[in-house]
Amino acid sequence: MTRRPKPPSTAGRPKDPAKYAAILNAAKQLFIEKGYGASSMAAIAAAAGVSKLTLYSHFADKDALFTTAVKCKCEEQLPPVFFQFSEDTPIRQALLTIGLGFYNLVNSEEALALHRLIIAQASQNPRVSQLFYDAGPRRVLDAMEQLLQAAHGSRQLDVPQPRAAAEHFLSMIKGGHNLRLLAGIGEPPDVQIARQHVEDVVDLFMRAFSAR
Amino acid sequence: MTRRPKPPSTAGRPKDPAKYAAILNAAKQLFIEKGYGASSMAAIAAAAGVSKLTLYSHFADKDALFTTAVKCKCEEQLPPVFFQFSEDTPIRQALLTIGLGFYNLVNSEEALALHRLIIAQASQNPRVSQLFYDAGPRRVLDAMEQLLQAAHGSRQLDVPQPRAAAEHFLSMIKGGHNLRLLAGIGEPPDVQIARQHVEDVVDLFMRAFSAR
DNA sequence: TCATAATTGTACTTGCCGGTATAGTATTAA
DNA sequence: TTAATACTATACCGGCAAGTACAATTATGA
Repeated sequence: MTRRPKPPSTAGRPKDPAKYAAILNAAKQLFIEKGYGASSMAAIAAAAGVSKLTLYSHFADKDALFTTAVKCKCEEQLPPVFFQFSEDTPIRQALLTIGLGFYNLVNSEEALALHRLIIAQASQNPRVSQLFYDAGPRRVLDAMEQLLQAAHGSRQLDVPQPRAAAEHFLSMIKGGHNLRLLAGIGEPPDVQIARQHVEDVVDLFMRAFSAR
Repeated sequence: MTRRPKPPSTAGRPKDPAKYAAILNAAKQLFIEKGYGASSMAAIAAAAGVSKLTLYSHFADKDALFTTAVKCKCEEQLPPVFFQFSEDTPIRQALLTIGLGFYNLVNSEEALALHRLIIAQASQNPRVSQLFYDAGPRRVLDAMEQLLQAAHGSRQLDVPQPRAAAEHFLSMIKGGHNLRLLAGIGEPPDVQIARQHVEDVVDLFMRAFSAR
């Protein structure tokens, strides 16, 4: 009867990290593909090749799983660093590169699906929205602002309000195309059209902000 | 036993149009407020002051009701005619008026809720998306294009591609604010900020497209 | 008036889903 | 070896919602 009252932990079989990963992956895919409501816990468990109870041993409830999945998805969706340029890169070249990168990012099936998910859950889950915004749009906006600030400092452009200008630029790059794709209308982005669009926007932007 | 095989119609009690209207109104309100999934047929019937069976006698199923409600909502949401100007209105004034009107429209609770609804249902119900786009965004875009074309014709602006320019202008007016509100983050539009934003965009636009 | 059809209230069927219970098997640290 | 814990399979509970059945009532055109 000499039994320790509470071996605080570290006894017995440990949780399998592979199963955790499998669950998370399945959740990411299903939530993105079919939305929150249409993705049942049973379906997620099945897709992960795991029993429902195991799922519940890793995540308290559907909401916790959803939050974690979205967070994870956000983190893995901002790899591109279009914002690294050497000192002497002409600003026009930088804008073209950023513009094209941002256009492709924001109109990718991945990003569109994530946007739809977030917007659909906006009212029930505002914390997730904040998470998403801070991880995605906000960072891009910050980087863009910095770039314009630098261009202003080096007299390449005349941008007294870099924050506002950054928003204008990114809004134009996103363009009407993005809304149509979000709503599920219209063609997927075509390479030619994309390049044309970006060049058009950059020209417009340079005309408006070129240093006198 | 002399009975007509099928008195094709027009006999018996007619359907009450007031009830039809009440159902449609309740559906519009609930779908907008709480989304598709969270609006039960029972709740809609109750809100309309009507029995569930009456509801089903007017609409075959939930999807039919949804489609009709969205169509109706789209039609009633495009009243503003910011696009009527006398010949000699200076283009800058016209842009300011249009910009402010569009900004307020697109950031109103009504419009935001409708956008969320459409985007959330994008995959399951692409027909509804098309409906929405044709009734709303497309018309605004067309009108904007016409205006720019006219300004180009009268040498007030130099806009060789009015369609693209119209998209750019409206995209900027909508701005980052709209995404944040769609996602449920951030403040409702403030009058001061709105005016400032619109003026900023119009200035930028004029700089980029002023006739030489 | 009278057949016809709309409307109502209630209860029902059917199906799905979130979450839990049980009971047994597998795995691991001590 | 042993105790603790993860994991599985299956079944179950409670709730909710779409749509239907029924039986009664009410309004309308013929």
